[in-house]
Amino acid sequence: MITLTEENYIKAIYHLSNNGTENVNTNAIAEAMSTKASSATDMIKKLSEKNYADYKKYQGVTLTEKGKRVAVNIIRKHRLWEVFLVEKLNFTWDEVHEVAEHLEHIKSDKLIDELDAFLEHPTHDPHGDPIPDKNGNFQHIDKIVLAKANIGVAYKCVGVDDTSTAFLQYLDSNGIALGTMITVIHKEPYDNSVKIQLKDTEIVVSQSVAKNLYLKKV
Amino acid sequence: MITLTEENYIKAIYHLSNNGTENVNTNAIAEAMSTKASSATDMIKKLSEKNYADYKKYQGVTLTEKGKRVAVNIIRKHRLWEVFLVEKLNFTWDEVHEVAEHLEHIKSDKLIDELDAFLEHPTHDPHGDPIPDKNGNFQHIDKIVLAKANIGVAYKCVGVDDTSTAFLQYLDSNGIALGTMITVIHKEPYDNSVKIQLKDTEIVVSQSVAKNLYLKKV
DNA sequence: AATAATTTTTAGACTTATCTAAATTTGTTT
DNA sequence: AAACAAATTTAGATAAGTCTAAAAATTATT
Repeated sequence: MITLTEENYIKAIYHLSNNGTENVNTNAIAEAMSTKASSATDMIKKLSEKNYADYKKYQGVTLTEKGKRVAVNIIRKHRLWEVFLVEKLNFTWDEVHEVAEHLEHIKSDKLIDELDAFLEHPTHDPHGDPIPDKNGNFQHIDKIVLAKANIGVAYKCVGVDDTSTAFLQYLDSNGIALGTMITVIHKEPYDNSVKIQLKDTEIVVSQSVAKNLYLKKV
Repeated sequence: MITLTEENYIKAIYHLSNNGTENVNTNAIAEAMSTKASSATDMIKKLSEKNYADYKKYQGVTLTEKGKRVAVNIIRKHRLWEVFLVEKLNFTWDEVHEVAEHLEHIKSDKLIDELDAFLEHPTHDPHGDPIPDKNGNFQHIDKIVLAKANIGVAYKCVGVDDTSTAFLQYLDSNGIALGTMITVIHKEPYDNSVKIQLKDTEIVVSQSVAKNLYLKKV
């Protein structure tokens, strides 16, 4: 049986490893889990013993195929619940994350399959992130970050990297949501801020905003 | 912070104490929780320290008002999720219990209030049990057990006491569901079995069935 | 009312996930 | 390549919830 804590570590490793592709440091895991490196080491050993991860002392970890399957399944559940919360229960996109963190650990294949069908098999969550299907396959999305967008080209907002309440509320209050049309007017080299054209207004966003907003050419 | 285990003990005590009214033995709690009496004692002490229960050594426990509030809130969540699973996700009434056991522990007032509204404020769960409202008030239901029903009177099935898969599937296969009309034809004193009239058929049910099926006069 | 049986509690131990502090390995400088 | 710094691991401790075995209290029986 897999524990809740093991699931959370696996999920953290998956995200830190760039979807299971790169090696991850002990310290990075400890920070992501808000714990100490010694605790992370203990858990890494355990995940390795249970074949969720490959690990050599002092060399960092990677997830095994088994570990990746666990991670993708949790992500699927998390994102489906987020869609449910926003579409059926009137949550806003900045409110869903915390509750979904708990719902994602409920174990029932029937529950998640039926939820998927009830929501009509959504492909993306409220933050624009793709929802893996039952077999763990993601629908690829060719998104770029606002900071790298070209001047004068029309883009559509398709996602965010930072799902913190503060960031999402900032976007809301500036009239940016998934689907919003954005054109870059000017990039300021001095502080890497970006002036963008929205429907009726022009606004300037800082570098940290520009690095966390995903766009797609239209 | 209340732990998952504490919540489950409180719920067990609530049920064993006949909705918080009677004193409960250590052994009964241990059995309900599938654990040993020594473990139950430890937890009872802890619940008492945290003011969820009143406890005197060797004298059993009762829930405090605080403890009852916790219990009723969990029951509310459990039953609302059961309605959701049956009405929206195509679960049958014998499949819901296990999943609801997990969902009931998700902590979010907004989640449960919105779920309640989404389901249009249901008053009873799929087994006929009343759902407490936000303030913890139950809608009283004047149900009697089949074993005590009178011969010749028309009743409607309004609930079950035993929610095990075996019992619910037995009812299904004999054409009994919530709302089914039932009239008692004969009570057999020898084994306390009961012959009942359904819509088109007559069947004989054993004492254990008759003691677990709730009816209401119509 | 004394003894037996049952119930309940205590004492000490185990597991999981965590911590601090110390030891070890790796890497980076000079 | 020696020495320092940073990252990682080990060792030993703690808290929650559980267990077994033994002790204590309550209840039942003769």
